[in-house]
Amino acid sequence: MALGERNEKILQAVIDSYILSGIPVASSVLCQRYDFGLSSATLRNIMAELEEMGFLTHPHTSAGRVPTDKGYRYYIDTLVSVEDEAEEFEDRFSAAPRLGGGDLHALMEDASRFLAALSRNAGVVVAPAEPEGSYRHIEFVRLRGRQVLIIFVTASGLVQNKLIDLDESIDQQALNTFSRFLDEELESHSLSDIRKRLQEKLGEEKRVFIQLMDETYQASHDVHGRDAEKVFVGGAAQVLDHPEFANVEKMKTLLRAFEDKYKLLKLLDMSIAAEGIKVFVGSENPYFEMQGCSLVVGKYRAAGNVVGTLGVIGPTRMQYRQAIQVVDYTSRLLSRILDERLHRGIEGK
Amino acid sequence: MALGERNEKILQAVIDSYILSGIPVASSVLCQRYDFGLSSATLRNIMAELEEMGFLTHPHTSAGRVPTDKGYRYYIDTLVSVEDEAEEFEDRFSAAPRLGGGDLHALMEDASRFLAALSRNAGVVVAPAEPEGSYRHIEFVRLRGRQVLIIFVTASGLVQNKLIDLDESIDQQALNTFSRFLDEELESHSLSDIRKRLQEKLGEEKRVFIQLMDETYQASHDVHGRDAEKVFVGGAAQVLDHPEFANVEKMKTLLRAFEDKYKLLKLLDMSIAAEGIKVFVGSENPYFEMQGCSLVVGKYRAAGNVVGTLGVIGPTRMQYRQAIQVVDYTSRLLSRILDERLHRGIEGK
DNA sequence: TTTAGCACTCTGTTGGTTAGAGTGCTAAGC
DNA sequence: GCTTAGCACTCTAACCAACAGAGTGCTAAA
Repeated sequence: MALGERNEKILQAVIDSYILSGIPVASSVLCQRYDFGLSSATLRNIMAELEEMGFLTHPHTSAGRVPTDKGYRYYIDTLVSVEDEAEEFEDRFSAAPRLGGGDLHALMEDASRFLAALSRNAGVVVAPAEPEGSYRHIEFVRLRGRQVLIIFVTASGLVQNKLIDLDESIDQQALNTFSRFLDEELESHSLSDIRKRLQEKLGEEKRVFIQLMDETYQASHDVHGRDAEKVFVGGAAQVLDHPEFANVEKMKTLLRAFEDKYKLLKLLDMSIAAEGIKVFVGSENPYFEMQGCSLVVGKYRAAGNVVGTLGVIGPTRMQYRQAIQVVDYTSRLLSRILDERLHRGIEGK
Repeated sequence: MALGERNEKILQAVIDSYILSGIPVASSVLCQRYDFGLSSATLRNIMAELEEMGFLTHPHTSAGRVPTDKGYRYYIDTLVSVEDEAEEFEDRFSAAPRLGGGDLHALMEDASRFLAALSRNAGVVVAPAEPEGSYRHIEFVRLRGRQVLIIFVTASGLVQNKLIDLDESIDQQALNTFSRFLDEELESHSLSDIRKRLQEKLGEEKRVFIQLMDETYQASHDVHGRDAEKVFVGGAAQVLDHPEFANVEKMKTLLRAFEDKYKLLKLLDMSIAAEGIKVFVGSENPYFEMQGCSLVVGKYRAAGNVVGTLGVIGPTRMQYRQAIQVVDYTSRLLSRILDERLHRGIEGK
């Protein structure tokens, strides 16, 4: 669907204007504010043409033009160029509040708020999904009685722990030995394999180790986290300042969508396979039933591997250029922070 | 401000009716639905009297009566009795979804959602505030290189950890010795004292221990958590279903209040000194500038000590009886769960 | 192909009218 | 003196009509 260069320019002007002001764009406004060297009547004809093609629409007869989802799509695909301003943007925000400091939870929450603050929309972050069983190191600490703390250090350097209770007491020496054994095994086998082998090999007298192994296996699932806990939404209240949510019903629908973490997770993960940053305009996304909302999604990495997604949710009338830049910037920032955490202690401070 | 028994009954009827229906209560409605043996005219006189005294008010001349904050206050203080139904309530909800399972974060989030679901309002939980430096046990685990994981077991049995980097390497043996030393010292001294003493006692050759001590002291603050992270709000979207928030502005104000975790924290902690469950009606609370909202706050314990607060936020037109029951029930439930965690491993499963 | 002009349509606002709800007051009844 | 019936009064919410303004679509001319 190629438009002429002139029509393309006009489509861009209409969308730019609408995104900026939020009011339907009249031919006369276009004529005054942009220098096309055309009269409002001509612009009117062209706009009618663009409407014919499905890029624009009409709230009612005597109203100006408004972009359709298809219009936004075209706009994003061919009219928004990010690279030009990426550098400048980086400078502008390098002084932004630093993320990090606290634990992973806090980092994710900070990141979602960061996205929200920069984009003036809602920020969403999905916490790192470690490929199950990718542990670099598992440590056991005997606390008191039969209580043992299992510490998992994941492949991307994140530390998580789980407290368990054993049926029998076990001394720290034995726990250390078991930890070293596991570390060696983990290089070539999965936890589940090791567990199976151990069950066959160890006799009844070593029951406590079998239990320890079972609990470790269990715990590895637990620390992996419930899906719903891995989605962080920041700045939900400020999205509602956009006039498109002035309607109470729309407001509530959006808020409910934000609370349905599971769906959000699905939605963001959809784009994990795609290259770079992906934009879903309005009805383009299957999960997010909310009409009139767009989603800009990116990915972040740890040690070079994609470990999570993050994005911005706002009205279809969104500052896409800015949103894309913010997502891009934040994803790189977050990746850098995770990498720093990962390498800390290996290469010194 | 004592009302006669009859007037009290009528005030109660008005408030009950208003809480139930949300529409201003007319004298005729009161006459039909309640059996006072009085005509609507008499009821009208009495309601005018109650208005005179400040318990009721009038949206406009030709509307029914609506309770004032003072009215609600009287209602709660003298007309709501909880005990009668507490048992029955317990039965009704003992089959409710169990809390717990995940880590502390997850538990708090679950609890806030639990409160929200049962009360049909927003649920708020403030995570346990450990008195600073109240550690039962501190453990160090050498991970790799100069990286050390510090594990804190707090007085209420919660486990938290922090990863640090040392300037020099240190072996696990030494870490264990240091851990035992700390545990002994902690029985009679604060971390800060121990740190000071250590700095004086240890010479330059033991610099790494001084660093370890410093980092531990630092970390004890970090794991203590940033205040803002300790407030969990559940069910924010569903409060907005109440007709009093049909107005967009009110909706936004409330949502912003929910996002201002710091203020929420202050607000809930205000009631920590009070006995039992406390209700703030409308403008009674100084922090929460939101008019038209009430707050029911309770406390929960671990090992017998109050460690956190939790509550329900909704419109002043709230089912107070139910809300109080829900808060009461949840606080006991949460206390029980924390106690279970605490004692696990000491007395066996 | 572009443009000026104009009729047409739709929206949002304003003002006026009306029905209904519920009170406050007065005067009569127990 | 308390209660009640009756009625006038007030305020709201809904409906309607009128109207100004915005912006288009179309026609005809440049």
